[in-house]
Amino acid sequence: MRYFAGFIEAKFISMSKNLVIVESPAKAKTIEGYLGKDYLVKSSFGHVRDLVKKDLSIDVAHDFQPVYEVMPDKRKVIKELKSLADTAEMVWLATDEDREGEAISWHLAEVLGLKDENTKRIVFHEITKQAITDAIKKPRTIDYNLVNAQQARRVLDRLVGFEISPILWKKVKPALSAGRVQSVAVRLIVEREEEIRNFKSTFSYKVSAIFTVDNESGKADLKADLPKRFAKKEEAVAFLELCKEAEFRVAGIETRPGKKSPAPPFTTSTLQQEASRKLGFSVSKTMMVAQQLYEEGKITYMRTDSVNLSTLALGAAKEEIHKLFGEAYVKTRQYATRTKGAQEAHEAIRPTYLSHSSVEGDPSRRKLYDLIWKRTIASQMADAVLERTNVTIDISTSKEHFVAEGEVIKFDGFLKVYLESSDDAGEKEEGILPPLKKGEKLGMQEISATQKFTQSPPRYTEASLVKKLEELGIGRPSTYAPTISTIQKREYIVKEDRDGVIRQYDHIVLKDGRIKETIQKEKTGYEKGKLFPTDIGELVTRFLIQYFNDIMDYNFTASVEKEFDEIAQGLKAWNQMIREFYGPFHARVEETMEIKEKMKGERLLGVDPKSGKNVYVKIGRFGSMAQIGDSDSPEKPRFAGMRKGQTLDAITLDEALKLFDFPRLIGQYEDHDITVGIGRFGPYVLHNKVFVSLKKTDDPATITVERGIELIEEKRNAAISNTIREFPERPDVKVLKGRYGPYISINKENYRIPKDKAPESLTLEECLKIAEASPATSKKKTAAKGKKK
DNA sequence: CAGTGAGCGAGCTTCCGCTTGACTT
Repeated sequence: MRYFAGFIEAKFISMSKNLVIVESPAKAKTIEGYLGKDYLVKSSFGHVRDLVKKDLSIDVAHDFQPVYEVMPDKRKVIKELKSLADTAEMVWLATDEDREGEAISWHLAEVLGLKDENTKRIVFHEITKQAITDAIKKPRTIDYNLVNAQQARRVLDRLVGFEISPILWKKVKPALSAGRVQSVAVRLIVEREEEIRNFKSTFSYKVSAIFTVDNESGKADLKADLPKRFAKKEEAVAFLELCKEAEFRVAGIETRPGKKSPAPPFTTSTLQQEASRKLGFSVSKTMMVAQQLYEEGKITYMRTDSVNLSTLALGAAKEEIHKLFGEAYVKTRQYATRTKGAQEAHEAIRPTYLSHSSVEGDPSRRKLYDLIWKRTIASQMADAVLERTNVTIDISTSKEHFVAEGEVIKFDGFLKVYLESSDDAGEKEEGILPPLKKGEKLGMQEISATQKFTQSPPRYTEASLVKKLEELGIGRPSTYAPTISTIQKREYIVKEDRDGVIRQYDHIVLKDGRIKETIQKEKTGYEKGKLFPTDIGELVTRFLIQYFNDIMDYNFTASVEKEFDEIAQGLKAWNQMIREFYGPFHARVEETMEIKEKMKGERLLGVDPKSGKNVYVKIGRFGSMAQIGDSDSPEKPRFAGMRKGQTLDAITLDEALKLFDFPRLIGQYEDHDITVGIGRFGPYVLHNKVFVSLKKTDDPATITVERGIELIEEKRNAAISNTIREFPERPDVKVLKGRYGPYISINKENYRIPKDKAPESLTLEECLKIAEASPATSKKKTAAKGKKK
């Protein structure tokens, strides 16, 4: 009988009077604690229903009626929510208060079959007990205008993506993609690269001096620069000549007060930027670590465009700053969001408890949390008070004058905790100036003129691309990281390091009454973790600009957002808006489909001196390649794949011809030839059917046979240390150490090892049995793929 | 993991935004 009673009780608990549905499970957990036992809080895990994945799933002929389905991975959630909703007295839809959140509530209402009389819609912007109990007191109904604005957004994106992508499959390469967000992101990178390519560096001569100050306060150095720059070396030298006999005097000292204010608390975009600049994190790494911290309740939600802090947080920050630094450092501030299209459904990213200044765990977590804590605290601290000093120094033999700048921090304020970094590494270092008096004579230690070159605009990093996209109002906090990975997966862009080149520059020094000219060397153009367009990226971008200029326009998203806003305000019907867009758009799609020839980006480089045939570069099935001979000539042309870092636009005839020098015999080892070649994955040496990749520092054009043997031996040793077990009677069966732990390899097929078996002690029989029992992982993958369709 | 590059045609690919795990060789 007790068993029976227990069963009844369990059933009763699952039948809560109130069911609250939010988007995120972590949020559900927190809120449940605030609401008490009459409320069961569950999560929808984001969107639950979407356009059918295959096909357009928009009935263009019938007012663009969308065809929705519950997403396959949400069927389980919906089943559970449905049974809870059916028995609840009231269902509270508590999804985010933005377009997407409103749509989620509507889809839930539809899919769960909710009735108006026991459905309420509530919203809150911060996860505090006060905010939630307030929200419960002020329920509303679903805002269908807002829902329709979301449908317009969704349908527009599907139309653009699913009508343009097939054009690319036909005209450029299969499996490519285009979209409102990704195509513009690629365009930014392509156009930046063009700017860099077309950039003509100019130079001028910058003059700097080191003076000696020698007065009652003691002896000190004073660094100063000449505001005027010289265009020619002769002018710079002539100026230094003038300085030889000159007298230098302090002509004026000007001091003025200044201040610095803290940056606002983090949004997704600014967190990604600072984690990139200060911690060297990729955008996706930042989001992964932030997600962990969020799930553990350490920080608030990490996908937000709001800089707002809850009153609770403001109070906690004030208290914490007071405790740590004292009253003078406290300054409560409310920041206003200036970002285009911000929806502000959440708070800024901040520590849940500001009294916790650190967290446990691996370095990434600790560093990211520390960054968030400091940024939040600093945002609520007093301005830094500065004193800036400008000293002008007269030159007796010239009407030019030197200028020395100094900055003294009178009160550090928020700088005690945190200072935002900037993307361009400013070389300006301003320090404290020695005490000086007007009219004071300065001793000259040295004056130098240095040839300085103008810099091209910088290439984007992942984080600076996110910043730019946000400025343009393109993409959302939840899509910045996925967008960057999509355009890399499609091979439109690559994230790479590039070696710089050595550049010479003039350096002229006046010291001890003599002028000495030297030529110095510096490295320029060195890049680390920057985004470069690929040939495909450039080609597709050029194509899309030509035929879909309006969608590629940087203002396209902003202008459709304006229309979505009108729909949200009930001023326009969503399918009316889509109709106006689709007419001319679809006509253009049809028109473009008519064009027969493929885009190959072919470029004639010149003539091969050996054969007298034309040399081309173009995009082939496997990427960019060089070609000797014409395609329509009776003799088959020769082909060679291009190397990483080479582009159709930049490659020269000589570089292209060098590609045909491979594969090349470099010597012998153990009675077999060693050849060096360039394959799909870069340069390699081949010995007895074994490929070994060259290291970054090896040059395939000059590699010696000795180095080749070294690489082959290295690979053999690595293979030995990765081998856990071998069986002499069956050399094709091995137990190996892989990226995801030990596995069994039989004749190039891989098998997982059951958890209860120790890989070190597996016998041949056991290995074969495991293989027998489970299909090979590689086969399984293709089988699953085929079934999924 | 690897040195490829005809042309045809079947059958496939694709968007943006909300959210987390499952799973990887």
